[in-house]
Amino acid sequence: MAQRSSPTITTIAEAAGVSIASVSRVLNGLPVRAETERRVLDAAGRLGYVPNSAARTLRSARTQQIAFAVADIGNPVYLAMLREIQPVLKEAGYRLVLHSTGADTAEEVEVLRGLGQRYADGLIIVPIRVTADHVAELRRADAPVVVIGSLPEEGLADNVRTDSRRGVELALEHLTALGRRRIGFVNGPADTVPGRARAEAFRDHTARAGRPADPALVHEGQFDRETGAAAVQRMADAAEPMPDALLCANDLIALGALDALRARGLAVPGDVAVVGMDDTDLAAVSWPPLTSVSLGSAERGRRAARLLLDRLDGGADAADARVITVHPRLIVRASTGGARVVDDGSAAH
Amino acid sequence: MAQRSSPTITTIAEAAGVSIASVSRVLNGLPVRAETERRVLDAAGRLGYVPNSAARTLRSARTQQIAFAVADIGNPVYLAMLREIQPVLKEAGYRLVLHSTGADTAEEVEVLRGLGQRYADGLIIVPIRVTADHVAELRRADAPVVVIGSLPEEGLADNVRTDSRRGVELALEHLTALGRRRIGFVNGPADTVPGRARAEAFRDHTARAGRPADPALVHEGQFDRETGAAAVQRMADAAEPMPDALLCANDLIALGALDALRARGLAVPGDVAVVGMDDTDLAAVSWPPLTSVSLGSAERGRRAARLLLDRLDGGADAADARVITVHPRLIVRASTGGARVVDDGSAAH
DNA sequence: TGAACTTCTGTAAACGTTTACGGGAGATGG
DNA sequence: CCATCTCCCGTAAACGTTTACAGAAGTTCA
Repeated sequence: MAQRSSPTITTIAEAAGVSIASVSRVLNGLPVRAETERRVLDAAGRLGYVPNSAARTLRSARTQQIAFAVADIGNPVYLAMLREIQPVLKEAGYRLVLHSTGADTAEEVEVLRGLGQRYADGLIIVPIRVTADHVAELRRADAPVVVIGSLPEEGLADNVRTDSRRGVELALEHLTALGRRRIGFVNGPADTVPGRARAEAFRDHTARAGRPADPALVHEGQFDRETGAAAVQRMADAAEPMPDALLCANDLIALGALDALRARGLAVPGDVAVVGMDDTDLAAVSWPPLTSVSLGSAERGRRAARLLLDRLDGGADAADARVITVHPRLIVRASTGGARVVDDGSAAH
Repeated sequence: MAQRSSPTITTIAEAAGVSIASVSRVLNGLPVRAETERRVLDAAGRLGYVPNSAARTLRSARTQQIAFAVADIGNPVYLAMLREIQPVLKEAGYRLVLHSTGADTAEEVEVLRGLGQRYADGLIIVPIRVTADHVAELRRADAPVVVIGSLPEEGLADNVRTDSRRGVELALEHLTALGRRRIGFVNGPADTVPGRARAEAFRDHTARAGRPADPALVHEGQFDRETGAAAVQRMADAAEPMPDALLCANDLIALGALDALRARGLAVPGDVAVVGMDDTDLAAVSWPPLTSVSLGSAERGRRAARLLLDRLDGGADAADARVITVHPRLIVRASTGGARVVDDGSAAH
């Protein structure tokens, strides 16, 4: 363990009998005499030289790191994004710095501000809410930022979004086509980006269908299993009849609902059809397998990574922020009936 | 976007009318005159100063980053570790650099070697195999390393392991106690660290019980669902009777087995009891809920993080590598019968 | 009053790279 | 044979910090 301090470019230069400039040139593939190259590579190999990234960064202002910030990396949606982002970045020679901020909005803003430390060349962030502070920090950001999720203003940052309204519609159309008429809706917090979008879409769609949402059929909680169970509990205990279908704002909620329905002896999809959202791995594993609206998490992750790399390569024209929209698809499984894929009709790219 | 270059310590010094040394002192909480402190903080606030981490690192040789390397961050086991590691590191003021190496052993070694770049103050790694190259790199590592999983030699590195042999025993004892006699075993690759341990434990235990493992009852594949399904397929198609219990080397395999059993009309646990390993989130979600051997992934992650932080604080006595063993527990769910927890009898801490 | 301390501050070096600049040596051409 | 051009290479500066060292100013005490 008593390692003698590791070799620097100076050590190599001495060992090879050349100047540090030559060493640097060889190491960076700049043109040098063959003999010089040989000597340097030889010395470097012999001494086990590895370049110091801090020095490199300080001089060149490139960290070869990209940060990815989400509320909770345990959430399968964010995990799906990460799984796509990681290989893309690695391929391009970047390390991945992961921030799991928790539900705390202030921490997200802190991550944005942290870019000022210049520990990363860029950031991909999935904000749970977008506050005025977010907007302010996005404007002054010290490095390119790609936001996954909707933004309140145009031109703030490169942006990969999904049409979650359309996702809700896909689910509702599917349930309606199956003959379900009393459709319940279990949402997460309505003051979050995804929560609000889903709530509005549900309201609009039911209104448009001439059946304004019965408040007894709408439940708001968190994006977790307990909320799904609690919603079923409440609806089953109510005076009104049980809904014949439940649209859940994510798969976790849907799984909680499945459990509670089973506990009450209600058949799925016989008595109640259940639809989740996000189409996480859990959907395929649950019993019955869960029909779910895919919001293209993996694709959004991949697109975001590419967008950022593009920006870093200077490929993007300066000022104008780019927006990519990923289209939702409905993955039909046993929790509503048959098994087929219904997409939204528009091209997926 | 056309940001003027961000303020440095020099900018602040000029604005505050003091020297850069004083600025640095204020920023690092060293003693200065109150008036000086006021001026510096004022200027820093006004100009939005943020310290540059590369410069800081170059000078102080501390990156405030810790790397975590696993084969596949999509694997729930590694994810469970990450979820515990992340907050511990954040709390201590470290960023987390994530490496997902893929099944490739060479890439793991590359990560170890990469420490020479000094982009991280330490590394937590979960090797899928431990080769001679691993050992060599561990010896010469440029920063403290904590290995999660068993090591072939003592004293190589701080090490958090689990007693997976004991885990296999817990499962087998449980099944035996339930009256199961023909117990099948579905493993992942036997040349991996976890695969080998499980295989040996199964062999030893059945031998000790006087019922040496029937090769027809042992299946080796990958650590995935397909392998579970394939194993059931093969055993059901064989001339011999179907086993009355299946021990699967991880939860994914078990889920695949559950699917295949259901497809063949075999009841779980009626006809076949199924046990998984790792006790991931999936175990609780599946149907029927899966009895699983918890190998304490979360705890191993947490312990590893603390061990590393300890080492970085110089709290650890130089040379001697420390070993922590986390004890397995059996989480009984419906896939084998009742619902209770059986642990291995020794203290969990 | 001046020596000896304290307390605070500034100057400058150092961390390990990359790169602008200029010089030396050999080749080419008039 | 000297001017010019090319090709390599070395010197030195710069990136933005932290910190050793020493000096300035004020305090204490004989």
